[in-house]
Amino acid sequence: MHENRPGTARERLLAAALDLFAEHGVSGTSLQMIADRLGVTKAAVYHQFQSKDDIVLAVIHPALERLGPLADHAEAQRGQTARRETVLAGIVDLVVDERKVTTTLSFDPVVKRLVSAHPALRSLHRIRQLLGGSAPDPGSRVRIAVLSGGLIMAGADPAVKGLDDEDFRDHLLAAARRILKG
Amino acid sequence: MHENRPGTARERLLAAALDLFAEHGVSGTSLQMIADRLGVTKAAVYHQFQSKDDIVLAVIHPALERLGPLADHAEAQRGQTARRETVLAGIVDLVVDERKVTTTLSFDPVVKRLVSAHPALRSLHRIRQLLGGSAPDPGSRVRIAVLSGGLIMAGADPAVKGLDDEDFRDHLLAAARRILKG
DNA sequence: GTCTATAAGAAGATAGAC
DNA sequence: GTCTATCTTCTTATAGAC
Repeated sequence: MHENRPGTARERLLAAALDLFAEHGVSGTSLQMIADRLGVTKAAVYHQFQSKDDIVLAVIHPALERLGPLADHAEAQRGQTARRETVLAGIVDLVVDERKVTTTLSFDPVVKRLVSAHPALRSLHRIRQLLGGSAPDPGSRVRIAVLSGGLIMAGADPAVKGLDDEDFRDHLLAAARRILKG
Repeated sequence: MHENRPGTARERLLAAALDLFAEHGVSGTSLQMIADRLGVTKAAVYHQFQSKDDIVLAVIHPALERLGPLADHAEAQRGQTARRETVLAGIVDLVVDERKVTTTLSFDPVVKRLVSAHPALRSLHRIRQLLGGSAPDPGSRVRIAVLSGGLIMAGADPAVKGLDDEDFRDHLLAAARRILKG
């Protein structure tokens, strides 16, 4: 009896891969580990994806595909303040919705290599530009750097585990405004 | 002639390892890569260290050994404000001095596994306690999470690369106070 | 401190049957 | 969609000579 769990085989594979990436990192996760977690063999994994890089790209895709529209929407606002507010809200929504992906993979060396050759890299630069404006002074640059790292990694903190998405989003936005305002 | 570069063989090995960990992550770095960078064989690496874990522990040791004294010094202050200021300054000094280690390895799955079985874990908890006080409300918990991630990862940001240590430290401390101050 | 040589296993990936 | 079997390469680690 093939009693499959919910979702397609592909979706179940991506969920298992993300869990394992979160625990062991991308390089520390083998295709064998992914196959074992699903109760299948490596060959079944290769039926769904051509390579390990393809699996990683598919895992980060839901997050990456939101970057372009987010940048578009923010750039359409009138005035730098409105643009910054819009991009900040969008980024916070993204890191809350996709916190497992962003905390686990944003700083993973394998992911950084793949993203550096990905179209979404442009959107990332646009978002960065919107957040920082043209930030020539060192103080602003450091604040943006702290904000970026803080927003991305906050979701990984044990002290935040209990919060539901709505509370997390509100407090994250408040913390972000503290860093930027003034 | 064996024209050695500055430092002992052990020090050169640890510097090479840190460079490679920064680029490829711990799991993505093999002993062969470390040996190649030094122009020696794997066997020469095994003469200095018993295992790969030993190399990782030696790389993070300079950062870990500062945590205990930092916590001691902060806890010796009178008043919660003074304790928080002291721990904040100490943490900022640490992430500035050791930014390559902290940005590269703080969130590496291999390092997290090793630190979870390391005596310095206690110091980390003490520092966290000093930073957050007893922070029961969600807003404070999120702010501390953002601060932690932000302080650790800020040094990895390209926009910060040009700053010298003194400027980086001052601006980092200012950013941290923005997040915390009530 | 460094070398050669090698073990023993796991890695990513492919071929072809069912 | 999943399997067995296999290939090639790389991995950590050890033994022993110089």
